[in-house]
Amino acid sequence: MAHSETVDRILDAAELLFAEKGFSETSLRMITSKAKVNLAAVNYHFGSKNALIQAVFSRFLGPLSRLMEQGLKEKGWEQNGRVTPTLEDIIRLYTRSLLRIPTNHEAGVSIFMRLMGLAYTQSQGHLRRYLEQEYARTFRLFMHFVKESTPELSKEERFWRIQFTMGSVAFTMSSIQQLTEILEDSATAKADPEAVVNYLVPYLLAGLQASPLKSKM
Amino acid sequence: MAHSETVDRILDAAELLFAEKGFSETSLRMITSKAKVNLAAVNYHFGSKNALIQAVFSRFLGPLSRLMEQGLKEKGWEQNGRVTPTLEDIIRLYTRSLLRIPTNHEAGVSIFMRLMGLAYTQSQGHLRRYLEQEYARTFRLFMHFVKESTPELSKEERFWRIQFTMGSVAFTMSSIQQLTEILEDSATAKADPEAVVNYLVPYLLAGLQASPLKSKM
DNA sequence: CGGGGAATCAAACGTATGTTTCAAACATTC
DNA sequence: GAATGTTTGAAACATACGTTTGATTCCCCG
Repeated sequence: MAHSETVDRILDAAELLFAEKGFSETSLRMITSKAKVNLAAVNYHFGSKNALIQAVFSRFLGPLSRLMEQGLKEKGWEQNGRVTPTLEDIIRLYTRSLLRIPTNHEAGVSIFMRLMGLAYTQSQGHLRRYLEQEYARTFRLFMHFVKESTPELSKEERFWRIQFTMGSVAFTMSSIQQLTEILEDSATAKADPEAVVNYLVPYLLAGLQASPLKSKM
Repeated sequence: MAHSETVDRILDAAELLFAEKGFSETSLRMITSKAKVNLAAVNYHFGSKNALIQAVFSRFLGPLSRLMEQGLKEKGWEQNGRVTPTLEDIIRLYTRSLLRIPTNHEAGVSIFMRLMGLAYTQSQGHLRRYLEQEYARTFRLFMHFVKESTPELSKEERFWRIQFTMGSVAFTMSSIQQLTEILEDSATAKADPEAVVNYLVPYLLAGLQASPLKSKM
């Protein structure tokens, strides 16, 4: 599948519609009519709807994982390296990478956040399998550094805290748009992703570093 | 729609299938064949598929919100009351209520967790509207007590932290089943909801109580 | 300028969906 | 026990979906 005008138009339209409605709720006819291309174009260029879904993800996950690994390299942080980043370093690096995903349309990065949330929650087996095999490396790197900077946590405690963290990020960012409407009365509140990340980082750091529960109630 | 054998069987089957596959991905034929009832029974008893989705939610959200409000009453905590619960009190009360949702099938409470997560993330406009108007009261009560016990936070900071908290809960609990498979190698790790909640509470408390970020990097 | 592969197009295909229909079975009441 | 209302049943309905087809147009390279 070569790069072409039509391919890009389909990806742009699909990205927005998937983020807005979800995968199953978005039909190829919605996508092709928004993209102003023929219905058959999706199957011609991508092969199937599932392949289109995967293509939408790789278009931004490729650059994203490159951003993250490149950030690690610039700081001189590497697995088994001499310099060890703090937990805040790591969280900052990854959230900043999120904010810098290159994007065409003005809707910005919150589209991708929402897509990530959907990928996680909408069960879509094929997507989960695709993402796991494609981006496992980037994810494991993150795990590694979290482990190094939270040596006091047990394996299970750390595992779950990482899940909670992913949950906050995927879930919150995925609903920024809807949440913004709720906040609109308070004029000062800005709900752009950057502002939200500045609220998010201290929350995540404190959660990850909390002292574990000793005794249950 | 009166209580009847058929109605319950449909609700049981729908509950499991929705949680497993999502709403759009579950057809009425899957539901009725799992429930061993006629296809037309859903439209006869509920009116439509959307109405069935709402019915599935109210069957457990009704008892849940009653559990929560009753818990508040037992402790003597009330809006503008004399005794003010701590943040930990509130988090504990609500998470414990979650764990005590009455359930038929052995799959237990994680089914409902997953449904809550789906309700939040699958955009399903009708469901969101239904839940908002039906359970706004319970949610606002929670907001009120979080506000009372975190007076140091700005309105926006608190708003976002509550979102992060909801995100962690909905997201994590909704994927307990999948996550359990990952953990299965470490024999000690138990991924039942109660254990997860014990990991979750310190994380949420620390996040909600973290000192806000003063200056951006 | 003309031949040929790539891209577009309208149309149709088969399938699955939510919903409706209407007759049969069942339950309830007098 | 007939009449009445409620619940089930098998079948069909209309619609929407993802995909395929085959003709047509486009564009580039010789």
